[in-house]
Amino acid sequence: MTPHSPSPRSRRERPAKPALTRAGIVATAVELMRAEGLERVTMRRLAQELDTGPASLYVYVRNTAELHAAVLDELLGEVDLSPVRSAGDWRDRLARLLTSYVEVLFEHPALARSALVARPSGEHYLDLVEAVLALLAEGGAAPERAAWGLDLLLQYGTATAAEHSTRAESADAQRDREALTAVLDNSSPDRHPQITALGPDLIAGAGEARLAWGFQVLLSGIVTAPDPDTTPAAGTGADAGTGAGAGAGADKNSAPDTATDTTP
Amino acid sequence: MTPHSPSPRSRRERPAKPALTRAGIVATAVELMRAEGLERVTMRRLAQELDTGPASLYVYVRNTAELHAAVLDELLGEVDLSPVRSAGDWRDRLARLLTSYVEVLFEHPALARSALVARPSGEHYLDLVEAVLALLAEGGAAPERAAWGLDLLLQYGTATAAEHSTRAESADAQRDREALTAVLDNSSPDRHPQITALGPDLIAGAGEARLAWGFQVLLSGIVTAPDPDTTPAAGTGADAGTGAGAGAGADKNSAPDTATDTTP
DNA sequence: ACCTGAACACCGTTCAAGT
DNA sequence: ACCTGAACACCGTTCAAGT
Repeated sequence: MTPHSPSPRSRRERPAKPALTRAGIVATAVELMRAEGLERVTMRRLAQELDTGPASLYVYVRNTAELHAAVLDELLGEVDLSPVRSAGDWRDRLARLLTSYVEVLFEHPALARSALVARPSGEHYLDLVEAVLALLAEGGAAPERAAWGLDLLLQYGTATAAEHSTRAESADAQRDREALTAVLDNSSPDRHPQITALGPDLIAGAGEARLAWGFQVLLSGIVTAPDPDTTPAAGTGADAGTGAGAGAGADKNSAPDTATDTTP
Repeated sequence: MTPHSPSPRSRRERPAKPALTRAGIVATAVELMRAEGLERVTMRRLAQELDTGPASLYVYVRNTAELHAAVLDELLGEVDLSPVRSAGDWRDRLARLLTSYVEVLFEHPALARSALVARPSGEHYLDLVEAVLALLAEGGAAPERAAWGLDLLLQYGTATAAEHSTRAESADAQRDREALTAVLDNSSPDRHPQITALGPDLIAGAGEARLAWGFQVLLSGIVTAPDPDTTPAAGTGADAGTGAGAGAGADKNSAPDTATDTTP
């Protein structure tokens, strides 16, 4: 029974206290999130789960944000990348890929929120980026266009997931919706004629269709909009880029990378 | 000097303790945020500023989220709505309006973050929504298209602002960027050929131009993409909506409001 | 009826002191 | 050299008890 010699009956009925490693910490964090939600994945709670003090975690993880980023990357392993190498139109396959990404994040909106602030850089995230770029390239997007388009697409997916409220907050979310509905009902036709006219259309849910339409809009726009270089910052010229976007869009859509608008 | 009779020299050199009102609380919260950042606008810190205990605030404000929402709406009063009634192409004016929105949020990214979760419903927010809808209507967008487009545009602006790190976090943000750069440098051409090929293009900053291009993409897409009703959820058909978006786009752009896609 | 002191149940992060 | 107990400096929210 001395601290040095293990007692005869300690034939590891329970792993007792496995050595701390970064991988082990992250794995436990993922488990904890699955069981209790990201809001419970705190340094203190996690340390408790690992039978140690919170200070010990700081040997392996810089801070809470980094921990959450690691958890996120782990989760991104679940994204279905198969559309990249499947048959069919690149737009549809890209939409399927991104929908899978959003579905994974939907399970943990708080994680999506953190992804919006601290850009991830894990292995699984890179696989996702690679996949999106491959499909954009297949669609003929020139490098810069693809890089910027990637940002737009992932940001849209991430933000959409982030907007979804966690179960815990759903009571508040419902209050939000009620408040907005009340405001819309009371909207004055004088001050807010457009809002009054649209009415309930403004909060028409149909989340799935909305998400799909958003991807369509982005894909059309990414292929169609004028070349990044020629787009002036808003607030400059009054007629710059006016109809050029969709005007030349039809042509450019056929061969986006051969567009001539690099020269204004 | 008795508690009841005011002492002669108390000719309100300091307002002592103004009665609590919701408006007063929110005004103080805005001041506090301007002075110390949103992260300091906590119930406890705010109560201290108002010379009372945190419990007192709960008489006027449901919780911290609602407080932050009220602060946000106050801030949105600074958005420049003049592009709605100015001359020029509706796209450029809409871009200017949204750029102003983003500029206001850029000052307080944490507030943008909260806007992403709890959708605002204050007066100033409604004014902004009304303005965006008016410009979309001017561009000939049909009601449903306008409603969905509104969401896309505001979400893009909000998310872009939310991504910007607060001063306090800028050290972390820089580390993020360094980490990402390191990852890109080490990216293997085998596993991530697209990423390796694009290289530094992926993190090319030029925030202003990127934002402007994003608005262009969205506006092109909103006008151009197939009708919301006809957009199938991703993962369904393989050829649905393939080229229809930009294909019919050129026509639709000339007279978007006379488009016949209400009837499939 | 209206307001609030004090308590409950938590946080992240650091650092001096241990092994 | 590596690890961590204990402390510092905070949080949001509730509710019983006061005026």
